[in-house]
Amino acid sequence: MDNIVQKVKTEITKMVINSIEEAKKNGLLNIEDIPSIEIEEPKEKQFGDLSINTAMVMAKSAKMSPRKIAEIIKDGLKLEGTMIEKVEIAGPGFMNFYLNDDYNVEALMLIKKKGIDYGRVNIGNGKKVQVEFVSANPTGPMHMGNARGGALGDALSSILDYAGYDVTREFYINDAGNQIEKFGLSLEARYLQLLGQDVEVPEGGYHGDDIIERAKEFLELYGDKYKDADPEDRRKALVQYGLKKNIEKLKDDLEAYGIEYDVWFSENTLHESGEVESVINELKEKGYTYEKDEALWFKETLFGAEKDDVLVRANGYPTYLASDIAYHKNKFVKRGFDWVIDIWGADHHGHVAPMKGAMKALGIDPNKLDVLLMQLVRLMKGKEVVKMSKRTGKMVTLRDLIDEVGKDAARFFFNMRSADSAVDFDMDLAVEQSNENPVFYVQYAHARICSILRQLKDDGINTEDLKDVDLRLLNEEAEIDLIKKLAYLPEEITIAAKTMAPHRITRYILDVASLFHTFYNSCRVRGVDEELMKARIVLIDATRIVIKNVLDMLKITAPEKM
RNA sequence: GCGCCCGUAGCUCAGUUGGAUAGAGCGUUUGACUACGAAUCAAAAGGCCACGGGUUCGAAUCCUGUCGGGCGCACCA
Repeated sequence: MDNIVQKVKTEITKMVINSIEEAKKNGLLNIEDIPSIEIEEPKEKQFGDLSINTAMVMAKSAKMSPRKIAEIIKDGLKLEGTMIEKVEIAGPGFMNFYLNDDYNVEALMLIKKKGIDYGRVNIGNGKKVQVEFVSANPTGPMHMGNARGGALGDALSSILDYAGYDVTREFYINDAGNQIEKFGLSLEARYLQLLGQDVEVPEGGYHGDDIIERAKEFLELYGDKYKDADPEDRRKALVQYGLKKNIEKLKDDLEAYGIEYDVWFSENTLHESGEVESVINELKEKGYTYEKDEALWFKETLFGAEKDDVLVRANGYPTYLASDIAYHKNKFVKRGFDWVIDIWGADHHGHVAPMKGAMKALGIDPNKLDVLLMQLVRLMKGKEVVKMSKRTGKMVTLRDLIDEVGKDAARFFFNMRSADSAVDFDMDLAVEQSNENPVFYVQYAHARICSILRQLKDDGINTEDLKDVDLRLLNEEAEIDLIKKLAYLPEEITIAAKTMAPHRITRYILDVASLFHTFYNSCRVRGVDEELMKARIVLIDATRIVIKNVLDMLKITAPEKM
């Protein structure tokens, strides 16, 4: 059993059901069905470790007061051999369960035994899940939104991996379509400018300095070879060079941010392989399309969308929607993913219904596709909103963020917030306050533990293969609180995976760090009675393991010194 | 106008399936280093959970209306 919280919940469920059935048999309770036992964790310590509201739920059908029912259930509970110390009835009819020492001992043993694998659970059963995230346009550098998407997608991927899924991280390269045209025209303009010609970057083109850089590099490589070439060939050569270079940079920047993809998927290959064309034909044959104004439309409204959209433009080119449908068919049908998660900025939310509709139209269960929308990042300088402009190409890039704020702080920051909350990112503040960033609080806890363990080793004390440790000696409040939090990691992973909420893990590890610091300030490890010291070594080492595992999951450094 | 997301302490934000006295960090105030790292800890102050109605034993959470903010509603992606 990987998840001790689940284990004790199962124990409670079983004993409660047994007790109710027993009471029914003895005529103490008169009910038809036993409600499902919902176990929750009370916020208040005075209400025990786990509690159920079963008696309150049963009150109506049993025609008895909740407290009376609770009494009957409680009397029938067999606590021997379980991890429950005692049960109390409180408030309107809650039954509060208190955990005993066995629970704490078992939790610590499990962490020690599992080590770097502690926290892993198997709710995924090896199901193939793909997480597609960032997928920034390869026409320029990545911005703060990509930084958020990267932190979110990568953390979610790790969590699903820990939860027992077979995870594929994927980056979709939009190397086809309109913006590539614009990219080519922009590069061409800069190239010709460098050759002394009086041309301008076209309307809606890319004005950033990076375009000028690419053009310069291209000029160095090929000189004026393309000056008088056929414009189409010229743009093709420029685009080919620019894309290659930009994609390399995307990879470099993302790697510096701690992200490594399993698959870089090129949109262009979908056109070349004929998959786009074939999926358009499939929709056509199924009768889900019609022609209007010389364009081919997809009847999305049949599948719950608000309006129909164009699949093939009047000029014969397929839209992004057509390639995206082909892409998702490729994910499900050709590559056989059981579950696909796309992480998109909230500005793309209108795209969700069309995609789900298309899945339905293709006979793919749309529930296998989850789109995680994250609200946008607004860049601030103090109280001022920093406008990012495509026209002027002025923006703060992911690379700037890594250089100025640091990978660890940035990833932690983005993963502290739920995807649903819009964030204001104050660059000045982030740099200025980086020393009191929460990430250091967690890293500091880790470094502190390593420091203690180092010194113990210097004292000649074995900290790794401790024998005959009596973990029951750990009964200070600070110790118990810490152990219980550590025991919760597998459950936390489970919930984070089910709710696709990486920020839970970040919050969790902050709690762990906080409880450790409290422990540190009230209990000593070195210099106490040897038996107690041994038990505490096990505790802090378990804490170290938990922090390390979670930071690894978030791809944040776990320093031994800082 | 229609759709999606949001509105919780001075600020930034948590709050899984509806639960008991709504939490944390920052900031403010007051304490704690002659013993393992003070990047830490302990304590205090701070709230009509935007507002009104409803559902029920019980609502920050679900439904509905209003107000305020963000984002969509292209033959761009």
